[in-house]
This record gives sequence, structure tokens and C-alpha cells, in this order.
Amino acid sequence: MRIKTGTGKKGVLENLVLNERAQLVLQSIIENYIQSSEPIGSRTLSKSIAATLSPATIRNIMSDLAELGYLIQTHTSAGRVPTDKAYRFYVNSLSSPTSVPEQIKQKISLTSTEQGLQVEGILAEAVRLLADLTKFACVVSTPKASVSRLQRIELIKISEDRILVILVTKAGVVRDKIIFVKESHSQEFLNSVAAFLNDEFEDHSMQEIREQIHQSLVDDRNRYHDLLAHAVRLGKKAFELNNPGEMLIDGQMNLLLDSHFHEQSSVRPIIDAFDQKNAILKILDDSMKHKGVHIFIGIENDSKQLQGCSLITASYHNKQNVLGSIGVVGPTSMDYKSIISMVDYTAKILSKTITEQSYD
Amino acid sequence: MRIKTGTGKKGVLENLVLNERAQLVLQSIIENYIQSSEPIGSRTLSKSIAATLSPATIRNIMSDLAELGYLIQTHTSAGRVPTDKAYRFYVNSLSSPTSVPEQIKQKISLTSTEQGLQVEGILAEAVRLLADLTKFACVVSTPKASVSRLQRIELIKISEDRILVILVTKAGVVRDKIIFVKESHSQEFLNSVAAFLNDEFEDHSMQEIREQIHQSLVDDRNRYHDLLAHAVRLGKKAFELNNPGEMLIDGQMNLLLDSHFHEQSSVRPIIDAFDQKNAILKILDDSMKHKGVHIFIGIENDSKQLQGCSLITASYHNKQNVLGSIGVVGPTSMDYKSIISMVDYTAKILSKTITEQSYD
DNA sequence: TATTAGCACTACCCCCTAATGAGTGCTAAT
DNA sequence: ATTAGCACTCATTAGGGGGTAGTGCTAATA
Repeated sequence: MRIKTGTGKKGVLENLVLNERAQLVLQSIIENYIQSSEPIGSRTLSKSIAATLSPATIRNIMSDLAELGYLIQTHTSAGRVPTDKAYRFYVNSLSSPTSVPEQIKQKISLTSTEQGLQVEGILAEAVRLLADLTKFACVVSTPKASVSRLQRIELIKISEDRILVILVTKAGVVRDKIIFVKESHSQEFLNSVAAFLNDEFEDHSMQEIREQIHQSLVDDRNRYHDLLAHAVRLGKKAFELNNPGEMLIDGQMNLLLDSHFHEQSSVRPIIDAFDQKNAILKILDDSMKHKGVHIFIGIENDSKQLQGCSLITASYHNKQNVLGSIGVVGPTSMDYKSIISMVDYTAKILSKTITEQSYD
Repeated sequence: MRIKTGTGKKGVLENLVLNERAQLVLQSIIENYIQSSEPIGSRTLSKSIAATLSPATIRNIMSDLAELGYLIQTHTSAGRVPTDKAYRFYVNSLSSPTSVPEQIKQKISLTSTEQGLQVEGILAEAVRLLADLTKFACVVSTPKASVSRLQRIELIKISEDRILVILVTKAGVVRDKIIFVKESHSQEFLNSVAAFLNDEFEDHSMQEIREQIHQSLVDDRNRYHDLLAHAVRLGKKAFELNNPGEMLIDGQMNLLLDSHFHEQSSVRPIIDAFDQKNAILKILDDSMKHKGVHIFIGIENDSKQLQGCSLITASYHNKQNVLGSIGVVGPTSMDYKSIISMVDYTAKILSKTITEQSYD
């Protein structure tokens, strides 16, 4: 961001670009507010700030900042509170994630692999860890079925018309679902179908598999091969997108107990968003598209329910693919600097753990 | 309970046994308090109570009830509040679960089987349903591994030293875990081992299987049969008790928003209990031992953290076994009558759904 | 003898007021 | 351009009074 020294006539500011001193003041207000979560007055600030400025000067600057939409007052004679725009400024001015203190790093470690747990177990541990660490609510999206690649499929006969399908992906996710069939198949037959599907599709992504099966359905030649025809038909059902993506949540309670949310009522919509899931899932999905940490501040969120909070997310991956993302949901006045680095670091550890654990 | 007409000299009561009128008053106080969650005074009560008693009379009775430990006052000139002992009396005096209103019955239905979901999915839906219905926090324990019977085991080679074990139980639970092996096996070999284990152990309970395998380990004869020896060795690892029992939680937030908990601080220990899980799991486990609804009121709970709340649980089962239990965690002043019937009914529906869904 | 009316007393709750204090905006002096 | 000074605003707090819902006790009553 370009810094311009103000030379305007009326105010300290010119042109909607903050001069150096205004930036300093704004930053200081934000950092104070993040700590105290109470409106910041000119007097308080004049003491805490490094540069020696009188309260009156600060008042002028604050007045300008308010006019530009960086600050608001809860009432006429109260101190000022940063707006979402201010947080955005603050976050942008932060350099890339600062390193996590050594003592916290030591706490961030995932032990679940040692217990023979699968990806879901690892994710559960990661999200709990992050929630404990940040004292906010945390979410993690499970690997998308479509991008993950097939390790193995099993078909187990359960009753005359039901077959249990077990899909194991290279990422280490085990998914099971039941499909209903019209005609009964013997377990031996299912075994050959499964063997065929395994041969054909191992290491293909679910998306690919679905497309190829669709292709085969159209293709007439398969009709004359009995096994093949059945394989295709069963395969179609088996690989149908079953769950639209799930997420794990932990530490919701932290939000209720957090001092930054002054009123219970302000947490309510966020809780509702957790229940409905889709708004948060969308954000997690979006954040998978680009590497690194993503930050969504208050009003920037599409979902109305989430406009009273901020999300910090980072994607995790294995050797080949981005699998999902993990994130923190907290007040807009959260300590971005440290939370960002925690999310970043946790996502990295998570990626590392999952990569080691992957089946290839 | 025997009802004794008081003929004592000093008070209305004799002998620590409540006479008919005292019971009526106590019951009325409890029901009023459950509704309003505010201390009940003699005047208020004299209006609401069926029998026409003057406030003064009621005061006398209340004074006696207080002396017997059924009521306490928050301060000198406040109304009276029921103690846990009072709730116990109240609950005991309730006859077996009253029937659930038809309109609520209609809400209690589980649709997840239609979506091809497994037991865990059904449980998740059930616990959410109950939480929505009762507006309290709800828990359900997943089927204990030891009692459930084997439907199928699969062994999938993941790397030279890791094997993915998938266990499917008759109850419809799919469990997966990774075991580590010293020597590498081909997938074909694992298939024969799995086939052997399936032949040998289908329909046996996990507990039985574990015992039989242990038996075989001791038995020398198997040494000379290569496949058998490996099967036993792998089987031992595969069937080792992996997860000590899990539970699903829903509606924790309801507790925070409930008016019966006047202060946030009183909810805190309960939340902690949820996080630690073991105290609640123990209660759920215990409640599996006997059929019907179980009620744990405040101070009756072993765990200190849970002494500020009450739990109402009921076990669920399939055709053969009790599998786990589902329950509500709420304030000691909850509406026992209706909550009991809801838990009871939900558990029944849950059992029915799971039984239909089971694999035999 | 059991019940009730009456009365004094208690403690919370609500409302009003006044004092306090942190904060602002404006203006004039530096 | 900065700052000191001043008037003003408004939330918060403490204190006081009236109202109220409650109790316990005693004496009158059915």
C-alpha cells in the first residue's frame, strides 16, 4: 500500500489514503481493542501509543478515521471501536503469518495416527486442538469425495436387496453406504464385480470414475458382457455422490464464553449457521481454491448469519491434492496476528500428518 | 409409597413420611417451579393449587417440607425452591411414562435409513431430533463393539507394513482401523485370511471372537498350519478393542440459552463434562443394564460436574442385544413428565429403526 | 385441634436522582 | 500543525425510597 503524506487543507488526511501517522493510530486502536474489547478513547490511546501525541491530536485523527469508515462510536461520548473495514486494513497490513511461539508449537502435534486412526480421526483431533488453542469455535471440512482417488471398493451382501458399499480412498478415508438393488446377487458375484471395479478404477478420482461409468452406460458394447454390465450398473450406484461434504465442529461453547461477544444474542446467528452448515461449508470450500490462509471479516461474509464474526481458514492437502480446509470462527475483534499463525501452522501439521498417513 | 395421615402433635407431618396434603403441596410447588423457574411463595401457590388452602396453612406445610429437606430458600424472604430430594420424590410418584402427544409423535420419525445411512447416521439423526424436541442437550452412545456380532471382516493392504481392517457388524456399524505388521503380506494372502476369518467367526460376538482367538494362540496345533497361524495373529490385532465406546452429542447450545440455568457459570461444569465424555459415558453404560427409562437427578450423579443437572436416559436395542442408550441432559428443574416420555418414545423408535436396518 | 387471619418484619427489585468520569468537538493559543 | 482548554454528552454507578412478595409468629376462629 502506498503511503502518502497528507498535505491537504482541512483534515490530516487526503484522498482516502491514510498517512503514516493515521495508520499508526488506527493500528494502535485495533490492537488495544482486540485486547480489551472495550471502546478506545483518545486519552487512553495517547498513553499507550509509542509516538508522543496529545489526546487532542489523536482526537483529530480519530475523527478523520471515523469519517472514512474505519471507526464508529457506540454513542456520542463513548470511545471508538474499529469497523470491519478497519480490521481488513489491519489484516492486510500484516505481513505473512508470523511464526508460532515454540511453546505453542509443541502443543500442536497430532497423535492419532499412532492409534491407527483414519483421516476422520486425525481431523477430529486437529479441530479439537485448534479450538483448545484459540479458544474459539473451529471447523474442518472432510476430504471431498470427488477429488479423492480410489484405493479399494468392497461390496458386501447384506440382504436380498441391499448391498453395503465400502469405499477406501488413497487419502485414507473410509466411506460406507447402502445401495438397494432389484435383483439379488450372490456374494461371490459381488466379489467379482468388486474385483473388476478395483482393477479398472484403482487410483482414479471419484469424479473420473463417475464419468467413465456414465460413458460405459451409454456405450452399447457392454450390454453383451454380463459381468461388465452388472459392474457398470452397480458401480453407478456405488459411486454416486453420497454425502455432499461434511464438516467437523469443535469448541462452539468457547464462543458463548468469550468476552468479545458482549451479548448472547450476537452469538445466536452464528450457532444457527453451525447447525445449518452450508454457509460455513461454502466458505471452507472456497478457501480450498487457493493456497495459504484466508480471512473473512464480518460483513465480507455472504451469509448474513456470519456477518457478526470472522473466519480464518487454511487448506490442508496430501501429496497430490488439496483435500479440505480447517478454520477458526471467532469475533471480528479476534487477535488476528496470533490466530492466523496458529491456523496456518495447524494446517501444515495436519497436511504433514495426512500425507504420511496416505496410502501411496 | 404408603400415605400416612399426620396425627403428630407439633407439625403437620410425622415420621418423615409425607401425608397426602403435604404431597400435594410439594408436587404443586415442583410443577410450578418447573414452569416458572422462580421461587414459589405460599400466596402464589394458594391460588394455583386445586384444594382450597389458605396461604398460612401452606406456609406451615412448606415450613415442614423445608425442615425435611424438600425445599430450600435462596434467602430469608424469598419463596421456596425444590431440592433434588424433592425432584426424586416427584419422579418416583410419576407413574410409568405417559404417552407422547400425537402431534409430537409425528415429529419423531427417522428418515436416514431411506438415505442408505448406517447406524451412526441414524444415531446422529435421533440425537438431533431429541435435542430439537426437548430443547436440551442430548447424547447417545454408539453400539458397544464387544456385544455386537460380526457380519464381515475385510483386510486391505495399504503399504508394506500397514493393513486396513474393516469390520462390519450385524447391527450395521462399520468400523475401520489400521494395524501394523512386521512382515509384508500380499493382498491375495490377506483375502484368504479374511475369508477364513469370515467363515470361522461370522455371527459371533466380538467378545467371543477375541476369546476364541486367544484360545487358539495358546493352542499349539495351529502352529503347523501356515494360513491358520497368520489368521490368528492378524485376527488378534484386528479384533483388539479399538475404541472404548463413543458418543454423539447434540444441542449443547440449548443449555446455554435455557432459562432454568440462571447463571452461565452453572453450565460450565456440564460443558466440561461433555468435553471429557467419560462421566456421561459411564452413565449411559450403566443405563444399558436395565430396560426402561433411567433418571439421574442432580446430586445423585457420581460426577461432581453433573451434580447441577439431571439426566434422563433410555437404552436402545436391536432384535438380539441392547446396543447403547440415548439421553437428555438438562436442568434439575426440567419438565420430567414430558421429557421422560419423549426419551422413552424416541428410544423405542430408534430401536425399531435399527432393528429393521440390521443385517439379519 | 387444625386452620386461618392479621401483623410485623425482611430482603429483593425497581425507579429515580445525583455524582462521576470518560470521552467528544470546537476554538483559540502556541 | 499541534495542543491546551472548555463546554457538553452520555453511560455508569451509588444511594435512597417506595413497592412487593415473601416469611414467621401469634391470636382468633371453626
